[in-house]
Amino acid sequence: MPGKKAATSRPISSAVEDYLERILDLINTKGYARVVDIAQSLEISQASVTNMIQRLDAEGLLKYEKYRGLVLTTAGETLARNITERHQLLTDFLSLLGLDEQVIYHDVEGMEHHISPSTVRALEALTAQLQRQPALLARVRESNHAN
Amino acid sequence: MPGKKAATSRPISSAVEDYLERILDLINTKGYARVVDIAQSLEISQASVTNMIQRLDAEGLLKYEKYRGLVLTTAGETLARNITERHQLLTDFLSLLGLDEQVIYHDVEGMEHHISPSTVRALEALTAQLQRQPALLARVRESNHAN
DNA sequence: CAAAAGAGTTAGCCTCGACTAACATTTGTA
DNA sequence: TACAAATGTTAGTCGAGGCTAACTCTTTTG
Repeated sequence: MPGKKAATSRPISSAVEDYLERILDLINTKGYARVVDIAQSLEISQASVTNMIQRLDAEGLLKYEKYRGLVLTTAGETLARNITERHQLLTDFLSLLGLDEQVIYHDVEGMEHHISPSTVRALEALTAQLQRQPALLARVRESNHAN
Repeated sequence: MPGKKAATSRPISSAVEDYLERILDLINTKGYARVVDIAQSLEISQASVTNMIQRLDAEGLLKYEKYRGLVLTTAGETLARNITERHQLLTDFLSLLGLDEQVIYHDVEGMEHHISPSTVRALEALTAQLQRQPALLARVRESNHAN
């Protein structure tokens, strides 16, 4: 493929994962992801978003045409789905423990970038098992009353 | 207390937590924490360590005398113990799930900075409950064989 | 006890990922 | 259709937290 620049990309950072996650979510819910939407969603400036989007384009994670819009590439969508999966899993797991919604959101937002594939699988299995143990879960939630 | 400068400190970053955690660990195991030891432990340069230590001193988290050595202040030690507790808890929890040691280390190192007090408490309770459920744990570990 | 080795420090630089201000383009509406 | 509003882009800056090179101080050792 002669036209493709390799673009020696840096390792995927937490920031990149955050962008991809929001972009996928916007596309899923609104059908598209504009710079202004991404900026609002991440609570950062539009300029920062433009900047990052150009970088993600250079790294082959999305296709971007100035003033026109963006689409995730296969690589970008795969990453986006992956981080979304981690986010959902952690949210489900912490919810099971009876934690406050705000706390869950905060902690998941931080932790989701640092959880390995095998840990994801283990937590999935644990979550599935715990769902069958209401008595155990009740005891866990009990001990956390003061929240 | 007239001699104390407030030093309008920034919020505690992951980097600061990492430094404090290592410093406390070095003090506990070797009795002291030199610049060179901290640098080796964190795998960063001595210059970076000197720099950060001066900042932690300015922020009142430790007492530092150039060329002489450092001691954690009460505030610094409290933070150090706190992050250490989170580290230990996450390690215990993930160990229970039968994950590989290296994966545990990696994930804990990332996640420990993002876990709220109430999540700590919930995970403590969960860990305690799980220890009484060998059959459940066996099923979780089973599903993760390929690791 | 001098000098080499080791430890610590300073100065200057770099990247990442934010920001604002100013400017460009596109879109919506009178 | 013209122009105002909305959206997008560029240029320049900043702070966090790394780095190396060069220097200083302390400790060890012949």
